[in-house]
Amino acid sequence: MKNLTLKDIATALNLSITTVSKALKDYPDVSAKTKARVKAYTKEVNFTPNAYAAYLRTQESKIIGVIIPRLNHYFFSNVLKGIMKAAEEEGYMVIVLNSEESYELEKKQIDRLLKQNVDGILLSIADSTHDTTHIDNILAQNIPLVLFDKYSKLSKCSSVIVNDQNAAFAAVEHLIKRGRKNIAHLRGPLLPQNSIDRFLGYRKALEKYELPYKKEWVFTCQDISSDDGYAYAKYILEKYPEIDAIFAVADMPAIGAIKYFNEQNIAIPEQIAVMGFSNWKISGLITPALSTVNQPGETMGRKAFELFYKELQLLKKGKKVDYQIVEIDTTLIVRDST
Amino acid sequence: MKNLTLKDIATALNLSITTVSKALKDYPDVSAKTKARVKAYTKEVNFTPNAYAAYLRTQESKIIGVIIPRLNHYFFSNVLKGIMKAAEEEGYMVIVLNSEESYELEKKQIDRLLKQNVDGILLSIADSTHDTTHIDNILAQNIPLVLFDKYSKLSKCSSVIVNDQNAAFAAVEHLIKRGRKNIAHLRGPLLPQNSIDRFLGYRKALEKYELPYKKEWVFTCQDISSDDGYAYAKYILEKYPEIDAIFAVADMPAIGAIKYFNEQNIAIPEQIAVMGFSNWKISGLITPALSTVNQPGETMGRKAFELFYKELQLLKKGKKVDYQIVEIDTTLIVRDST
DNA sequence: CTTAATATCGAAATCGTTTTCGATTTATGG
DNA sequence: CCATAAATCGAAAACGATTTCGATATTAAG
Repeated sequence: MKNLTLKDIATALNLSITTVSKALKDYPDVSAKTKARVKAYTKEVNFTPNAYAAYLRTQESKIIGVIIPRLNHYFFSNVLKGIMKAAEEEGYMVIVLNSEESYELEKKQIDRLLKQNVDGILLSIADSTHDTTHIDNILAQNIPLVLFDKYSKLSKCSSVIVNDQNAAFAAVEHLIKRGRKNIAHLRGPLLPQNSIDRFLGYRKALEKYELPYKKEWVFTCQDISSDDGYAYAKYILEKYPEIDAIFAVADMPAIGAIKYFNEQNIAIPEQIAVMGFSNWKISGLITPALSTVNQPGETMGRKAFELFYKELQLLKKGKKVDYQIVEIDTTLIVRDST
Repeated sequence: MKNLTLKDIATALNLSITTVSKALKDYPDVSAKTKARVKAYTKEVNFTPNAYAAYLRTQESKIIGVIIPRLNHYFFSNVLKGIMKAAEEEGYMVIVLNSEESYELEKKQIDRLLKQNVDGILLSIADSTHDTTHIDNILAQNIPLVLFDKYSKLSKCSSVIVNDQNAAFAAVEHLIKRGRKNIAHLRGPLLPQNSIDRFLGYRKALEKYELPYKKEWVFTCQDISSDDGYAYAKYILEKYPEIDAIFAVADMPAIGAIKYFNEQNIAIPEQIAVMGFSNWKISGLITPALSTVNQPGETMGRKAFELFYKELQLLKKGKKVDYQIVEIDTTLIVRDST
């Protein structure tokens, strides 16, 4: 029951290994007749050339590596889904690694992927990643790299992102147009570009509508969790009862805040409005349903794979590859919480 | 900047390829001195033998394949997390595939993994999988297979599961002890063992406490979604207002039901209690917080990998491997919805 | 019927390891 | 000092594909 090899096929068909291999790859110097014979037989016995042996000559593993900072995370799961679908269509396998938002793990895992000789790496960098030499290492080895969602402005490589600043601006603008004047922001950690940009969008919206920016109304969610949101909701209610809206860096803190307000019988959105970011599945299921920004994860994943694939083709032809930055559109989802 | 090979190391150290290889693998016939020299140098230049070339001789790819039926699914994400952590500790990479609950895809993906020569396959079977010849194919090829969560009673292979029947029994028993007498069940599709077992647990609890079983109070959730739960909640309220509790096959339908009841201002649990299954993160965040059954995903994942690993070791030693079934403990989580 | 051109095939080198087995060196004992 | 045993090393054969290049068979042209 062992795996077949080219040799087995060759002897079965009374051909040489060479001819069988060439027939399968449609070389011009094998007759149409034998090609048909070989293909029919290999299909019948369900043969495909051993991938590892093939790698040794071609240096192509047909495997890509994906590193995401969180696994049980609706958005990243969706990105992964998009990547995997697109990869499957081109015959690629996907090795998935989870950096758990850790810079050290991220470094180690990049190293593991390079050692595995993956054909490319798709990466969403960890919150704690403070420098990018490990990322530049990938580029130095000349293997395609695509960042998605959590990217770095420093690295000169392809990226798939949303315009966080604009999206955040639109979200806060919506709160303002609903008549809110005292808007707090639950921001993310200081490092990742996303939380910086969303914060900047928040500030720009305040500026444009001439609302005062108060830095004591900006609260940092270290792990962007519901617990963060829950705790800050409590704090806000006690310390700054004048706040009438919250814009959260992500859905989870927003949901945590809503949970606290529900427990305290605070009317949402009458007394305080809450806006999330990402449009997780559950944001539409809680009461009141959460207004948020839709961030199309699957599309991002697919696009990320496509960027990788395009780069690889160029690389194989020996052409110079220019990295590009693709922006995916977001949409504001207005529900009951605003 | 190309990858180093054994040859490079050998010439650099003035040794033969053989000796370098053996030094790295601690063969007894290379002196402690050269071993140290080789190891120091390979560490310095960050060399590890090419995995694909190694495979050709050892027939070990150090890669396992994991097929899950859903990706953006809190429980399965957690299982994946557990698998990946355990795999990393043993130096294994994980190729992840998503069957999307499709029997056809599942078959295709198993084939792809076998072609990739993974060292083992960890599989949670799709809802639509109605026969197991593709699974038996894996066993016939003599490569370790571990099923998790959604397993099959037909396949003679290792599995990691929870005792769905007992867990469901405990959940329904809890509803009964809270004084509920008219308990409906939102069950899963007809095929997978889990939904059968949870249904059986529901029936057993009714029997034990001498409550009548009415088959018109059992509703089938085709995709175990919140929409299913939402729709059935509405139907139940209109058609069977005497129902005072719902036991759902999973958290999502339960959450959908709660959403509908909230919209209709139905008091939970006073008028109707709702019980979920799986303990997704969000089940504790909605209002009212959902009572449910905790199903430890990460532990299941880790255990699944360990089973695979144990089998592989036995296989390498040529010993006969006996498959085993590991049951993971569940716990009842009582929150505000019951 | 030759000769040249073209179609079709296969031998062999190669990719980078692992591992067997033989060769060499060193240590040991008489 | 020699024979033997033990320690240390390397040559070479796999593993299973890909690909170059040379060999044959077939056809076309004169």
